[in-house]
Amino acid sequence: MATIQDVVKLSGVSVATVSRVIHNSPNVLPATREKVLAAIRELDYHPNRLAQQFRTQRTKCVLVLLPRLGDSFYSEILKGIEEVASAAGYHIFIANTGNNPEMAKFYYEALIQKQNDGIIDFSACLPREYMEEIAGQNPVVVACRYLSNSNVPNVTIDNLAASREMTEYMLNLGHRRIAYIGGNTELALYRSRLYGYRQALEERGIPAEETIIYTADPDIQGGYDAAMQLLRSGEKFTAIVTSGDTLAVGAIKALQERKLQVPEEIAVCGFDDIEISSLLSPTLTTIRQPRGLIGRHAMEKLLGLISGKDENLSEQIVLPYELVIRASSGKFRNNK
Amino acid sequence: MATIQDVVKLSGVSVATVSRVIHNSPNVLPATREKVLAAIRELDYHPNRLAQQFRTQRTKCVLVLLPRLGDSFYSEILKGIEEVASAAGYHIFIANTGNNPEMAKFYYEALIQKQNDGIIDFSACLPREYMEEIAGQNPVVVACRYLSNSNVPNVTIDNLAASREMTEYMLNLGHRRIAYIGGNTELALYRSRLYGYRQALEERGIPAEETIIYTADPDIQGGYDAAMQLLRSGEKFTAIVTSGDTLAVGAIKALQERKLQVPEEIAVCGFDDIEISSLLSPTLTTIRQPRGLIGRHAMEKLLGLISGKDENLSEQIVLPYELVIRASSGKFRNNK
DNA sequence: GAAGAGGATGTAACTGTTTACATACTCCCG
DNA sequence: CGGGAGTATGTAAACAGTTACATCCTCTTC
Repeated sequence: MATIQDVVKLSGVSVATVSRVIHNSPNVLPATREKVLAAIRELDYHPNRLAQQFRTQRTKCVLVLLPRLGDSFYSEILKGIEEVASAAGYHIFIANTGNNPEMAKFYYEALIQKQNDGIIDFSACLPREYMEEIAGQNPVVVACRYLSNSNVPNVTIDNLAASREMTEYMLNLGHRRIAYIGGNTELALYRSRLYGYRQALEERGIPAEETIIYTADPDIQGGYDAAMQLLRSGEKFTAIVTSGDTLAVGAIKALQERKLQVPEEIAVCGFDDIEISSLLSPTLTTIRQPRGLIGRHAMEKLLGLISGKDENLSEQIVLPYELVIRASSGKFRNNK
Repeated sequence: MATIQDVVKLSGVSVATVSRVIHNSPNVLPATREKVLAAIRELDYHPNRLAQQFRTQRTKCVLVLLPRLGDSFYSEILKGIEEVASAAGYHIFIANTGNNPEMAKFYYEALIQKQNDGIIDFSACLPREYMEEIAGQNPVVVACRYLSNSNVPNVTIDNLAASREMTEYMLNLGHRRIAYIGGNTELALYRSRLYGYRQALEERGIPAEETIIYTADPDIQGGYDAAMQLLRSGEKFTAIVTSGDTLAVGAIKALQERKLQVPEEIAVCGFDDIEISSLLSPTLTTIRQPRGLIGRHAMEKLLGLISGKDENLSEQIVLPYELVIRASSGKFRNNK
């Protein structure tokens, strides 16, 4: 592997000049520049990025932490991030935490140890204290998920309000016994969505019933399993509100296997509006998050933190959501 | 930011000993180790990973290049990669090329410039000569896609055979005019799948007809658009073979919008067996790729290349596939 | 009690860049 | 023609670790 020293020898100029040529700095005579470039070409020299980054302590790379891979929910968000990042000359790397704190810790170590310039975290599976400590010293933005009352910059929608609005919509359709299948409430995100559901019920004077509230792994299988348990429990209900489209998809699958019509017998709604939600039959009523916007805002905030121009660690950016009404909710037919 | 020198001063031992403690090497007296650890704790010292990697010229990180983000096809593959990687103490970073050679080039530069130890490339959007040159000097494995006749290690299924088998299956159902919607044939991958389709037809003495062969962007929208064009063209056909599940999903959407029954009037099949294929109605007949296996083999090959134990650059690892028959193909009803 | 082995620790070179500062040169103007 | 400004280039010191090799102990063994 050729180094800058080889270029120095071949071109007959100093390291400083070679470095200047590499970085297109002015104040290099065209003839000198040409000589250096010729040497670089001849040696097939590539500056060692590790050495550069080490020297400057800047990588121009940011890390995006996802809770799971291949979730199409994130694709639009990542596009938004990439857009802003590449305009600023940054590149993004994505890593998977699998919601495993150990894994997440490794990647945060990478940040602390300067292997990248910042983190946008969609996984947020580490304790609040730890996150606050790191975010106090390093550029970190948490998005979609969040840590309640923390000094970590955050980009989300108002999950509580969205979930409440969805539940209200179900109530307005005439449903009274509405089951709930949601993600683990240890996560503030899922806690908010559950609160939204509870609030909507309470506002109508309908007490939330723990026997029809289920916690599940936030994927298709989780939704399927929870719905099956719900059906086996013998509880009566005419609708299911979920905290995620994948849960809704799984729940619908379970209902259909049991020959229950959606939405005629049971209405179901999701949350997130992932790509397949408009393709399934029935198509899914859900909450659409402004995914591109989330990505762009998160990256912009991160760039502010990296440059040091933005020091506001307690900023909570809340973006608008949209209730998307499709076939899976339908009207309540009081004919059961 | 504390450095190793600060630890040296506080603990009163030498850099070498501190380094030994950091790396858990033996031959450090327990008392010394404790002293050093105490200093590390007190200073909240984190070794600068950039400096470590720079010094050792090893990052213990590999890069996975995907053609697009949020494609659930890759999630199982990535799990397979991660499994093997973490067992070997490696971490993976994922980057998106968007099939853009410029982007891909940036990440290959990252490899050449030692920012990571190897690349597994699912995007393969760079010219063969370039890839061969880089793969000759650096650990690179191309997977799922490939470059024909090249000296770049490769992990795939036999796409040609799989596509041929799928088409034969359609022929066996009684279909005779089978349309084809496939990805851009500039990619060897899609070229193979198209050849498989052609071969199957020719073996039965049925000439492939260019008027019912379409090229499309390999996503839902692409499938939808191509199918719509096909319908508008007025050509008659009773089945559509596609080169990807997303294309099939889009095509089915178009057919259903035009009130054509799938599979009763038109049979459709996909390729890849992505997660949603078994959830749609009708469920999708498709080719299942052994995704976990692909990931594991690719990572194992890469580890071999990184360690230098494996120098076989022309190895083409071909894994088995499986024809998954579901509802979307159905039996041909000659009642049109 | 000397020799040798082996464990614990230290010293200093080295990794490949960037960059502050120094130097040399050219040009222009009073 | 001296000196100041400005441009082009060079020198050498960082950056923060790792590691080969040297050194110094402490045992063990004959």
